[in-house]
Amino acid sequence: MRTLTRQLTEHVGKQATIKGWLHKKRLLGGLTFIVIRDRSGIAQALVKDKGEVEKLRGLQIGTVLEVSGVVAADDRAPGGVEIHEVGLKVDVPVEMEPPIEIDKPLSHESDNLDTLFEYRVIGLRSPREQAVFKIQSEIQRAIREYLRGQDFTEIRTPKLLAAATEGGAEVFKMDYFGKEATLAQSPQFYKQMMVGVFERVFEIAPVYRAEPSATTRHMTEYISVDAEFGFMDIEDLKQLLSDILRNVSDDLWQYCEGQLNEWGATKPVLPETIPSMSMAEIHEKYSAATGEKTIGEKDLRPEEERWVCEYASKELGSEAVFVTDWPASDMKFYHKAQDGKPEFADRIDLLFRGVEIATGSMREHRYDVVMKQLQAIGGNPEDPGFRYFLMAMQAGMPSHGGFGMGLERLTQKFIGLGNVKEASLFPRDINRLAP
RNA sequence: GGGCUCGUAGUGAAGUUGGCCUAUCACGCCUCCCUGUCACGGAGGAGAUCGCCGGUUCGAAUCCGGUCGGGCCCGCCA
Repeated sequence: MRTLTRQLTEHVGKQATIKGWLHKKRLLGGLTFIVIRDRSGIAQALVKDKGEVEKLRGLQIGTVLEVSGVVAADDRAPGGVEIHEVGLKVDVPVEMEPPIEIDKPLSHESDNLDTLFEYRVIGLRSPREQAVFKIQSEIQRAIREYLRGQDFTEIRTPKLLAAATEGGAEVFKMDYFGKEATLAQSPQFYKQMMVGVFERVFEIAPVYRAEPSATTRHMTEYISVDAEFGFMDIEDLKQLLSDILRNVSDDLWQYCEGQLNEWGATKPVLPETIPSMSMAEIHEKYSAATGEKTIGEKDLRPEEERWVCEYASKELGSEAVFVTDWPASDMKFYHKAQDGKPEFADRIDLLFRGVEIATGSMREHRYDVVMKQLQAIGGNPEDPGFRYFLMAMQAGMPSHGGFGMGLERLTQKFIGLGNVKEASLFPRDINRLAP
């Protein structure tokens, strides 16, 4: 029977067999320490028998083996336990020398990211690299659990689409049996249509953006956490995002503290409701503080996003902040303008530790108005990309809204990684399509 | 798409005002020694024509031009 490395403490004094990968060997002559990695962590075995040690001659880190012996408590062993009187069985001998060292922290310097990703399949075996994705897995679980608790239904929407629809970001085009198809850059219309069915829905799935961006916060494929719900207003949306962020944070520091410490992550300060600042207010304060002139601009500069997060952290007691009152002139056709203030979109962006991690808005649910807004941008209501969306609006939609949040950006910011790609198992960007 | 910047053994770095470079160091790898290591230690060894092409020069890792491949910032966005 197999014992996991983390269970060894429960087997002190007894015979046990662990199975895993050779993670490190240290030969001291008469005694040899080998470190074994399995899914639960790493453990040390002390091999004294020369014949057993010989079995590992010529074999590299990564060799798959079974280690049997007596579990012994010893203060000198890492974790307080190790395996003695060892018998080794090599399951899969590995002779390939790993191109990178996985028992030492891998460089995450920007200049070395190419190497990091080139040897990703091996580098991820490092417990430190794994930690990033254990954390990401926990983030997804926390969000999923929270939303389900709020009666949201998890849905899956198609990623192969008939045509570009949402507008904004560039889309990937591909051949679809002789017709042109596109890869979904957002589940936007589908999640809105499903509000008419389930009232509250969410999806955690990849989206594709053909933007030629080359920055530390962009990828061409990323995981989007999308939620959409009906019978609500923008304040409900802010509260939902506040609750999600706080829940994820609490959850992470409860269940992933070891992994977070591995990266020196600090728990973010987040109030019950994340504070809001209007775009005009941010422009004003930023311009006054820095001498830069951004007043009147329709968007925040990246530098302003970083600055306002610093400001919110110091002055508002929050490491996240909502940006409100976006100019209506930049609204998408399905967005809703503010009641009584049509010059502003009913939209919010959520900034966290210097970057935009989510965008949310109220959607225009009135069929005649959204139809007008579509035609105003030259959209054809008969286009298959719009037709069914409009059909759903016409069939009866309550006031509704939602958000899209970048999972990798969220992971990056919780951990403190410099580049969003470090929070992706196999990042896709303008010049990386493999592994 | 625009601007800036980098490219030296498997990995990470030093050298880059031209000659002392027959290219240095660390990790990894190979051989040997080592009974408490945990970045084990010690002795020895293999491994790079300095991204590629061309030029300047008596002489180029180093200067110039081109090219390929990275990275960072901006635009755009999650």
